[in-house]
Order: sequence, then C-alpha cells, then structure tokens
Amino acid sequence: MQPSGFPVSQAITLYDVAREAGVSIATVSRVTHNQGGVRPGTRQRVLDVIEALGYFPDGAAQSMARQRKEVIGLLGMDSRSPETDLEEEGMLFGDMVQRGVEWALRDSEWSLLISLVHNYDPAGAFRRIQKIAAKVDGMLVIEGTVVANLLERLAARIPIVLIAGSTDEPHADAFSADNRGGTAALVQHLVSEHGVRRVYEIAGPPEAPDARVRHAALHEAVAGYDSVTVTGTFQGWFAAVSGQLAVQEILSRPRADRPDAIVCANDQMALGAIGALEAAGLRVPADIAVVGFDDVYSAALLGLTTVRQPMRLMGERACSRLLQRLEDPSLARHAEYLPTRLIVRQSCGCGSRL
Amino acid sequence: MQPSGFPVSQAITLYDVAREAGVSIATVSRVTHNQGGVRPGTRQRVLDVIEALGYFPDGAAQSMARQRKEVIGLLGMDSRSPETDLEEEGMLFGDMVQRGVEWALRDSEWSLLISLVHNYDPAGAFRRIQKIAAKVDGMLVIEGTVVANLLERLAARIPIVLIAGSTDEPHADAFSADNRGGTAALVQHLVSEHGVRRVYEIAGPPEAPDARVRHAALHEAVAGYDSVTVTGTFQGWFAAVSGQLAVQEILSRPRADRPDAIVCANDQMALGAIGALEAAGLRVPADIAVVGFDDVYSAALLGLTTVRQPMRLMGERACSRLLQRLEDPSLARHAEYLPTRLIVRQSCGCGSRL
DNA sequence: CTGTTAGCGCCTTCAA
DNA sequence: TTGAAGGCGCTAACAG
Repeated sequence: MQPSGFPVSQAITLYDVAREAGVSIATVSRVTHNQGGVRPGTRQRVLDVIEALGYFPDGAAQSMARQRKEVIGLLGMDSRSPETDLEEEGMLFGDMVQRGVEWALRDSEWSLLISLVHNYDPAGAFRRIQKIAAKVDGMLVIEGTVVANLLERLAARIPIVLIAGSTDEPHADAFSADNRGGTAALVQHLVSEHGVRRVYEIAGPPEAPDARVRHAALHEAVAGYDSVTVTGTFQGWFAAVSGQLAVQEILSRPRADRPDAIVCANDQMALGAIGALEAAGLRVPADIAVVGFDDVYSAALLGLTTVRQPMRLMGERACSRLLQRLEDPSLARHAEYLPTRLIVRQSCGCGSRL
Repeated sequence: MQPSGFPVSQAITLYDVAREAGVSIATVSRVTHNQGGVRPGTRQRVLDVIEALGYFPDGAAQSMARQRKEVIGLLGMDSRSPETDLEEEGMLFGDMVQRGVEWALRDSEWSLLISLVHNYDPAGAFRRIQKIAAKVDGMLVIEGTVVANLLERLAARIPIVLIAGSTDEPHADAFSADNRGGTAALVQHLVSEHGVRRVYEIAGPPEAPDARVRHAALHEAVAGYDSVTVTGTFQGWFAAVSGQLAVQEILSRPRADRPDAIVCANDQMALGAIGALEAAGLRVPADIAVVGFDDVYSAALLGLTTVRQPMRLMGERACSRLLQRLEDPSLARHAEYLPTRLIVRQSCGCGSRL
C-alpha cells in the first residue's frame, strides 16, 4: 500500500445529493439557488445533505448549462526576458491595470482569469491566447499583446476591450491614455525649462501601439523647435534592460555626441537607463537628464520625471465597459482617451539632487 | 433598428465545422488536436473550415468532457479598506506571490484564476470562495484568507496549497516562511546593536497564522532579555493605515512612555507608521526606530530594516507542488518553511540618515 | 480512416 | 410542490 495522499472524495454531484435526500435533482437545484416552490421540510432535508456532503455545483457544468462562464480574461504582455530575476522589479503597468480590474470586479459575480504572453515566443502565444479565450466570456487585452489579425478573429467570438492598445480596431472597445499630449508636454518642459537641445530616444517595441504613438509624438514635438534634434534612437522593448543597453550605445559614442536628455517610452527603461548611467559614473540629471512615461510606483520614489497615465483607471474603465457589453452586446463601439499629466520630479533637472 | 454592436457571431461549435466540412464531429476533434488517423486530404479540408469559421473549442465543454479544467485558483486577501485609494500603493505580498505563481505556470498549460477576498466582508467571502473553487482543479490560498472549517471542506474536494498560512492543516500542503527565526533575528539586532529596551508591537490580524507566529516569536525573543520589554501592542490588520493608527496611540501617551522601537508585523504597517511619525515631527530612527517584515519592494527604496521572506519563491514552490499533486493525488502531505533573512537598512538606526 | 454514441454535471422548461 | 427529460459542446471509446 502506498501512502495515499489526502482523502479527496470523488466529485460530489447533484445526483449524489438528490439520491441521499430522496428527491429529484431539480429540487436540489432549486434549493441550491434559493428558488421558491420547495416545501420547507424538503428544503431543510436537502440543505442538510448538502451540508453533510459539502456539495457545491461544478463550475464547468454550470457554464455549459447557462451558456455563460462568468469569467473575464486579462491578457498581459510579459516583457521580461526568461533570465530576468523578477525579484527585483517593482510594480509594472500590467500590475496597475490588474488592480483597476480587480476594483471593478470587487462586487460582481465575475472572476478574473489572468494570462501573460511572452513576447519572445510568438508561436506559443497563439495557442495560449486561444486557450484563454475558450475559458472566458470576454477579454481585456493590454497593449500590443495580440497580433492584429488574431485579435480580429477573437473579437468575432467574444467581446474584447483593448487597453493602451490601438484605438482604431473596429471590433473592440478601447481605452488608452493621451500619449500624444503627454509626450508633447514632456518635450516642451525639457526644452523650455532646461534648454535641452539634443534628445536621445529610447523607444518601445513597434508592435505596441502606445510605443508607436509616443515615438511619433516625440518626433513631432521636437520638429516644432528649430534647434532641437533627436540625436539617436534605441529600439527597446519596454524592459529595464533595454535602458541599460541604450546607455551602452550612448557611451560608446564620442563625448561630443552625447545627448542632453534621454526620453524613454516607459519608466522601466528610464530606470534601467539611470542605473546604467550612474554605474558609468555619470550624474543624472547633471550630466544627462532622463525622463520616462507611465509613472509607475517606483518612479516617485526615485525621483523620475515622467508622464502619468491613469493605469488603474484604465483597467477599471475597461473592465466596466466589458461587463456592460456582456450584459448588452448591442452597445455601439466606444473608444476613449484618458488624460495624462506631466509629473515633474528631479531626473529632468528640476529641484535639487536626484 | 438599433445601432447593433459588433458582429459577434453565434458561438461556433464542433457541429458547425463538421457540417461545413462534410465530416463527423469526431474527425474535427481529431484534427483540432493534431491526432493521427485522418487522411491528409480530409485533414486539410477540415483545417480550412476551422480557419474560415474561426473555430476553437469551448473551454467549459472541454472541462466537462475531460473532467479537468486546467485552471488553478489563487485566493488572496485584500486588506485594503474600501475607501483606500490603491493608486498609491506599491507591490504587496500577494502581488509577489502571484509573480512566483505566474513564473511556475509560464510553460505549462494551466491558467490562473484570481480572486481577492475582502476581510471586511466575511459573509460574501464564503460564496465567493466556493465560486472560485467550482471553477478550478486546485487552489493556492494565501494567508489566513479562508476560515479554517471552510478550508477543510474545500480540501475534501480539491487539492489546496497554503501559502504563508497555517502549516499544520492536515489536508493541505503548505509553504511558509521561517517567521520565528526572522523575528528573533530582528529583536536580537535591535537589542544588541541599538540597545533597544522598550519595544512597541504593531501586530497583524490574529486570524492570520503568520501574524500569530510573529506575535508569539516577538514576545518569546523579548523574554530572552532581562531588561527588554514590550510596552504595548496595537492590533493592526496588515494595512498601512494600521501603522498610522498605532502611532496615534503611541503619541497619545506621555513622552516617557514612548518606545525605543516599533516592531511591525509587516512592511505596509511599518511604512504607514514611519509616515505618521514623520508627519508628527518625530525622526526615524533618531527618535524611534521602526522595523517591518516581508521586504516588499518599496522597503528597499525607503530604507526600511526588515526581514525578507522569499515571497516570490513561496508562490513558485506552492504552485509547482499543486501541479505535482494534480498529476498524482496520492502524494504525501508536504509542509515546508522557507528561510528568512534579516535585511538591515536605516530605519533601525544603522547607517546614516533615513 | 471515419462515424456513432454515451456520457460529463447542471439548468430549465414542461408535465404531473 | 415535485419530477422527467432535453440540451449545452466536447471527448473518447467502440464500431464499422
């Protein structure tokens, strides 16, 4: 005899309860859902059996019968490389969005199914996404996680709300931040307050709509000033290590070629860049200013000048909208830009030391 | 005519594909799962139809047929009060655990269903937990989220792994940190390095096994020194505001009654306490030292001396164990204490300023 | 190689 | 107030 594990009882079903209580499954079902039309005596008897057996209805079976799973999915992109020790990282964009979603869900009957898609494995992503889609009634999709054509296909089957993604997907609601305005404010601050002339860009992955908008907006904004130029662009992918690599690139240039300021497509990369800069003996902002985008939690603690996107709010709004649409599929499409705000701290050169 | 929403097609089933392709549902199923025994021509035809219709199998139906949902649940406790603006908070214990779980799941077929239970609403918690349990094959439970008897009942139906909870629940595997050792190290440091004599305790909720152990360990450790005493205990509930309230309590006492150090059952409360202390014009650690427990992300940034629990690792291990047990239910029970480590920073009085 | 069929556990009319 | 029965979409024998 092997040391058998715990006494995990065989699944207990409606039938078990019905048999034990000497009633039909319909009656048990009625009792389970507090429906009327059951004689008090019978009800009590059934209740006792339920209690004794520890019965509760199986979710999958309910989903089938009701044609509704009461689960929504949250698809996020995991931009960390497989080797990263994530122990070190703080709260990221996706985490904040999740908070918002949880908030929106806190008093509802819906559950949240979470899945991270790894951008270094686009092949596996496809299967994974479909797998999630199969288990939910609707889905929240963050960023450029899902390749456009797949997205279209999914949207044909279940409602989808895009978060910080493309706002012109015709078959999905969308909530994004005003990236354009935020970027413009950043550049304007850098130029007029700190006399920045030479800007170096650490861009996000071109697959991410957000990254694309910020990229375009940066160049537009810079073009608005005569003597300001973008002296270089590093193609990052939103992970902190991108910032470090970009700094290496900068440092490999002749000194005269160095920028006055580094504008990053998100805070993670900005923080990575600052770390690398300081490790190389350069001072931020004295030698080079660095600014980010997002305003993640640690940005405040580390004095990073950045643009705040209402991440939590985006999650909350997107989730509420999804819930609405699930109630009423005939709703017209809704896309919305949430306002961003320039958060001036020290890394741009304002205030005292970093 | 109303402005009907998106063209959400009626659910597409195996039957639709079969009909369209002129084969039986069995064949479609075989193709869907890349099973052999289908003539290449037939396979291709089916594949085309699947592609054209955008078909993918319904998760609920699969769960039923396979008797397996391929979903695990993560039950966490949300200690924030309803009014809290969570925008401000950093990474919490539960978030770190989730990271570990996601890590453990990254290459598996399993999905993660998340649910937060609000400790201010024990009534609703019951339904909510059962609802989750109904939708998963196994569950990870953080902290004293689940009242013991309910837990026992759940464990009879599906495998459960406790994280940072009681390690003596007979029907569940468990992973906890060495709270006792960590607390002892903290006290010893405070006393021998900083000559602390009067310790004030901000305890966690007694429902949380972790909090209980830390509480007991603190008193034990203090009892080991002749001239050291615990001058007061504030009953907190792990939220930052608990720390603030505790400080109010302390400040309401005569000056002579003030402690040398405040020992908190977690970092959140410690951070809350520090904030309140400084707001009241007291300096940490000069006037009063403060130490926490957990080593959350912002603890490092703010110089909090604390005890590190390997939160991510706990999530990872717990999840792996659950997966194992799901494979082989006959496994013997396994409970494990993961090592903690004293992290000395400035809030205890070491180093320079805070 | 392909099709038929019996469940999986529950909800929900419809009859009694 | 109760029970019988069909169906939700899919998987996996089992037959052909």
